[in-house]
Amino acid sequence: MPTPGQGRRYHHGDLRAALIDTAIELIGERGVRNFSLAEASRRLGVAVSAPYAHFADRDALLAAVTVRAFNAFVADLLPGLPPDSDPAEQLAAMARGYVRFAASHRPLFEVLYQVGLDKARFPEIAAAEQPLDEAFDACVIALADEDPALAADDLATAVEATAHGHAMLLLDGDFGQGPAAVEEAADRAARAVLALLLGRQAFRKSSDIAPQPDPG
Amino acid sequence: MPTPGQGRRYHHGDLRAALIDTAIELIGERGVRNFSLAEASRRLGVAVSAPYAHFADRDALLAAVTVRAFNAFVADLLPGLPPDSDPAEQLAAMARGYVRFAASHRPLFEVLYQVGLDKARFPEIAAAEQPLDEAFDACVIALADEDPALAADDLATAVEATAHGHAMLLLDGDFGQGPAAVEEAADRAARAVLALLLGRQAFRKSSDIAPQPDPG
DNA sequence: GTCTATATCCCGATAGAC
DNA sequence: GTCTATCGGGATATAGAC
Repeated sequence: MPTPGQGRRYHHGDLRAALIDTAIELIGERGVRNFSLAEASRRLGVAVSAPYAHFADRDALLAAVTVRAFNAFVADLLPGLPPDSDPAEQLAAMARGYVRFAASHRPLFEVLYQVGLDKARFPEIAAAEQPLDEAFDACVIALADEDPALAADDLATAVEATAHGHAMLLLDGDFGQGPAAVEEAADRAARAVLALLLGRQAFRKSSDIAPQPDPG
Repeated sequence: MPTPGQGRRYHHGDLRAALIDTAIELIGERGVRNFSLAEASRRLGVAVSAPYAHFADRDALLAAVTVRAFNAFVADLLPGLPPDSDPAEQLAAMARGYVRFAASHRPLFEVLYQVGLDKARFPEIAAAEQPLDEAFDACVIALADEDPALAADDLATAVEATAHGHAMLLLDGDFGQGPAAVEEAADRAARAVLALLLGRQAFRKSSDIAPQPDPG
């Protein structure tokens, strides 16, 4: 008897969902890279072989966690957007929400961008990611409608990269710790997006801004 | 007999340096996450206990790799900057170099931003990072001299976040694979930095765009 | 669908000889 | 500074019973 009902009581009903929950817990406590199927089983009080009835292997469980993470990200980010505001404000709000999500759901965010699963093996991950990219694209396309020479794709990526970069630097500790650091990072990301949009002529198609030399 | 002299010659002279080299090799092949001291020893044809004569533990070796990675980053990035050009061009060139380094030295870049060592235990890491931050700061301060109301710190962080974000999205596959993807990402990062600088009034102190009290 | 049991393998770290 | 040997632990995955 491997100490059943150890710190946690055991399940009955939906081991699959319980495994996903527990995986998120463990990732929060010990990081993605130290997550193990065996420990998740132990915590749930089931045999280490039980997960294999629901997931082909460790990566398959992590893929399910990734899908849930994207769903949570979308559900967290999109409803908070200021309705009927101009696209620039919406993009700034998305950047702010992006950074906040990275902090408030750190384990999920780590799964999204650190786990490095084989995307060819798990196409459901790309599908779950799609609504997020579409939301960025929609705002930028709204801008491009007012400004047809804008290279919308490039700008959308730049906005996402800006939000992502601030989120990573925050999680890396560059803004300090605690709620104040989160808001500081979120504010700066939002302002960086506004600056990016103010200077968006750098993203015009057929720009006459000279390409930069290759420093070799 | 653990198959000595296996696939690789063995050292003599500088096991410490050889371990760092081999660690970088292994990280490139299998990711930081799956790197092990034991495998590095095996590859060098030394006993698994040999590394402990040079490093207190696994993290200490990874810390040495991190220091080398920062040194390589600085050595790669700074000499290529266009001399005597205006700060905006320099920052765009830094962003371009940042993205290129992430691609051309992927294992080192992964060590820098994924390994998550205890920075309090290894203060030499912060010291090795310093020249990089200083280079960003110097460019932004040059801009702020022309424009004293600029919130230089915030802008420096935003530039770094922009470069970092593009690098991460590139490594995540969002720009596709191959050298063309690298240049595409580098170009976009450079243009995003230029856009950021063009719109930098969003980073002015006492700005009425953002209701953010001035920290300094 | 879950359990018991087991096979196989790898890892970090230490002790003591040379 | 390196080797031999070993301790103690943990992981993934499979086989077969219920």
